[in-house]
Amino acid sequence: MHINSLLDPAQWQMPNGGPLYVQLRRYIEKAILEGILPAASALPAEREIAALTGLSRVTVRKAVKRLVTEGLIVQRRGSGSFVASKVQKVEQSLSRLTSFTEDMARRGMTVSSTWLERGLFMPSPQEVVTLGLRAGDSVARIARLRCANEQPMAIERASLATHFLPNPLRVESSLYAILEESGNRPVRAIQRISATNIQEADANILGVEPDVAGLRIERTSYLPSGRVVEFTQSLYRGDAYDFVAELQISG
Amino acid sequence: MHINSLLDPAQWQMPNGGPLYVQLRRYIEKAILEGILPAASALPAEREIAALTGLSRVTVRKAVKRLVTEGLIVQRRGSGSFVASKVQKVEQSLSRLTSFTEDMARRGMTVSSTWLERGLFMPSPQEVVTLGLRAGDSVARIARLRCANEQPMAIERASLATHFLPNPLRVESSLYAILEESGNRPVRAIQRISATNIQEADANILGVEPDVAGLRIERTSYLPSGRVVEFTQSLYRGDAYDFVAELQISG
DNA sequence: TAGTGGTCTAGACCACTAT
DNA sequence: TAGTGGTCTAGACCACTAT
Repeated sequence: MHINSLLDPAQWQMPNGGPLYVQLRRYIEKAILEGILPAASALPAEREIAALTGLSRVTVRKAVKRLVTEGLIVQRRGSGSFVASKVQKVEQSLSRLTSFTEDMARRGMTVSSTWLERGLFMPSPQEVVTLGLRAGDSVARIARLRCANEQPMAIERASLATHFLPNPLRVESSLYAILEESGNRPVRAIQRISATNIQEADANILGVEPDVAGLRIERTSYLPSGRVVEFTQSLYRGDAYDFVAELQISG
Repeated sequence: MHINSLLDPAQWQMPNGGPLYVQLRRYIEKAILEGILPAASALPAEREIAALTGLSRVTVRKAVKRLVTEGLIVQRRGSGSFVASKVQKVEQSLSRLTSFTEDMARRGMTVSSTWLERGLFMPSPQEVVTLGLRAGDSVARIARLRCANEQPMAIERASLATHFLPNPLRVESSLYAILEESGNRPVRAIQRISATNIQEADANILGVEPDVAGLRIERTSYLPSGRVVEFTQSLYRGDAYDFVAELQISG
């Protein structure tokens, strides 16, 4: 069916069917999910949708807005609106302690990282407590954007005592590989997982819309001795990751 | 400071400071986070904010919209807009297999549930595969809204073979307690965790705004024999839950 | 330069709440 | 009945893209 007749109000508008922007949104959503509007295809311009549907442009934008937040549509100013292509989901175990680099390599995916921060800093109170730092100690921080197959997946912000990572610039890809060299690879970790709407700054880094759902993971890793090695805060795209955990009966 | 002078454009508007709705949103957000606008206090009506700030009502609504999505502000039609009170976060272990009822009781919280669905149904293809049903078998479904201290926390949709739950109406509070009676309490489970923007229907049930971030958990539970007992899909409010997992070194 | 999405206005009517 | 948020319009100007 031609896109113009697709948007004819008779196709989607029902009296007493609720707000017009909701009806239009659901109709477009359905068309995308059913493949009538294939990935990467262009939507008509907002002004044209308005003309075809008989709605104002404001209402059209309101209809499209949530589909953009959900990641079904990508809007590019000056260029147009396009049906987004689906992101491949990745699974990660929640019971084995693995490194991102090794984990992706095992799947045959190409890993790349962009450095957001790397160096020695004055520790925050939380870092002092969690890493067990002493007064005057500085802290090593490495923050990076993690990509798999060129696709941004997560922001990872790790903090370590300088004892374990005197020179943060030495970390090129795998932090755990570096820690292994000095016999300080952690063997145990506590992870705290929650869901959060990704805020503007991080959304820009991850290339998603603000308010998209993301997984926030705080990880504290330990040596066999019980000493804390690293404290990492990560933010994963909700549409790109599945975490898998195996549970045992409660004691 | 009086609310009216608080909203004076001179207080928050900067030339070249970006879109007006973003500037106003950040300003109101800051006022809430700093406690200048305490929980449960009423914001001025949208028309009044528009008059005080010199903006149109549309722009004021746009500024407030995201704060509503983030759960900082609650809007009630016909009544007004109010600063939301913070939700108490709850932790749940990802390594021990516990029941919601028992878990909350251990914390001294009052558990209540509202039934969304309870009975025998024709199974979906996914239920047939996951639960290992035979042709013609029906499936027992119990779906409920879980609350702790009157606060909606999660939607839980469980499916079981009728062999394990011949009469779903018998489940009053704890499903696991019922399963225990017949010696069918699961001892192991696989959970799959991801983040998602909570859609309209579920958002209404949970009493949150559409698009708020939530944790989606799919759990398949097993008997010691390896047979699947239940398959549960849960949706937790992102602002109400922290899941905690302990990881061991990868093999 | 033509076309696109991003922002913003002034005004209208509706459904709902509180009284 | 007065006040509130929810929806919707017609129009304007801007920043950016593609050519």
